[in-house]
Amino acid sequence: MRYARKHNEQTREKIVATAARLFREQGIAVGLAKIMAEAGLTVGTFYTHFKSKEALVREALRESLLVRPELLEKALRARDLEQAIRVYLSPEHRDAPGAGCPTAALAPEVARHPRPTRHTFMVNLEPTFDVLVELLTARPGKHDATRAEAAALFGLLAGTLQLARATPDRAQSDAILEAGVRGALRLANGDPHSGAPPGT
Amino acid sequence: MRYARKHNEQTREKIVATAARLFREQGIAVGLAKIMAEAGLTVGTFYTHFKSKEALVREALRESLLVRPELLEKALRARDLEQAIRVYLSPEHRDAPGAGCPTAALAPEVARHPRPTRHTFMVNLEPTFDVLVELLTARPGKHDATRAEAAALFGLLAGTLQLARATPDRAQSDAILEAGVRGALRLANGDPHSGAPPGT
DNA sequence: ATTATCTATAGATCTATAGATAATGC
DNA sequence: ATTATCTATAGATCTATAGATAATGC
Repeated sequence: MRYARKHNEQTREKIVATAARLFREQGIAVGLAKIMAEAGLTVGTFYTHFKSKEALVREALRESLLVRPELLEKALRARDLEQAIRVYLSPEHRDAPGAGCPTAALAPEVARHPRPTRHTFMVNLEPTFDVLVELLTARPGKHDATRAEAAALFGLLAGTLQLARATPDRAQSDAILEAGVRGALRLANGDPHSGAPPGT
Repeated sequence: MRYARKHNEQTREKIVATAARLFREQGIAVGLAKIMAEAGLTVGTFYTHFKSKEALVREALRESLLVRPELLEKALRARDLEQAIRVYLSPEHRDAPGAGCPTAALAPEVARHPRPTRHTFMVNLEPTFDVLVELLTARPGKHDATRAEAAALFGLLAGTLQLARATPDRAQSDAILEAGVRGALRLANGDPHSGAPPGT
């Protein structure tokens, strides 16, 4: 063909974006045929763009993780800590996994993938941890927070969202989200009873 | 054949136990042929015991969830709160998912399964929540804890274990487990700085 | 005589590859 | 002329079923 200069690049990006959504919606076991069909292509084309499905998994994880700290920082700037937490632990996030947190959707599956995939996952989670470290360090009268402390807070957020997603009863699921907000605030604030978040 | 009276029952149990381990080790997508082979049988026998793979998924989740609150209560009685948390967030638990917490291994996958499977999962998680409610209610000077509060604490435990499992670097993974212990203690105690668990 | 097990297979997937087709920059 | 796309297929899975085989209680 000798297609337009950017054609290849655009097609590749379309495949990655579609995979990033479908992996989160249906799991990493979703077939290449389905991914390619939803990207408007046939399976045969896949290997022009990627050397294996595992390479696509790494790309899709990278891309879907890339926007997460940006979204978090935006929510923190526009609102406050509690509201930022409420965005993560919202019914909307629970009900739209395809556009949501890759960790909540895929962490146990990623843990069973080859080491290079796990490495890509954790490397691209790092900026999210950085934002959370900053947030925890801003606690009133607290020592500097560590990366691991940020991981524990993030574990609460992702784990609680997973439990809300697994819960068939809507009201119970909503209650879990709400309790997750209070728990996250207790970790993020110094305050044991929590409630009000600090200014920044 | 007209086999021994208990033969059928024992074979069925062997299949469930093998599936309960393999699902946690390799994900629910693991094939029936592999499960049956590890149970010492061939795949043709499967449908004498279960009406579908999904029925086995429900049985395996039920069985693997059944022992969890027993283990937790035993750890709480034999040691104390901090040590019980340290059993859950231990390198041993991280490295042996096949005998470990089904929530940490499978929650996002379960969330994508049919409603009856999600229902079975949450119903059999209930006794674990009960133990955690009791534990949280015992906090010094605290109101009665709710089921949802227990879910948030459990979300931290499971989510943090998942992150530790996804982390390729051993030292970083260990640090995440340790931070998870401190975070869980902050939720379980009233004390913001935490450290020492209460007597009970 | 009863029934759990086996082998064999259907039909639908899965990842990956080969080679023909078609689209457009030079 | 170049190259992304297509169709077609290989070979290995997957869940589920059919029918033969074999083991043992009555």
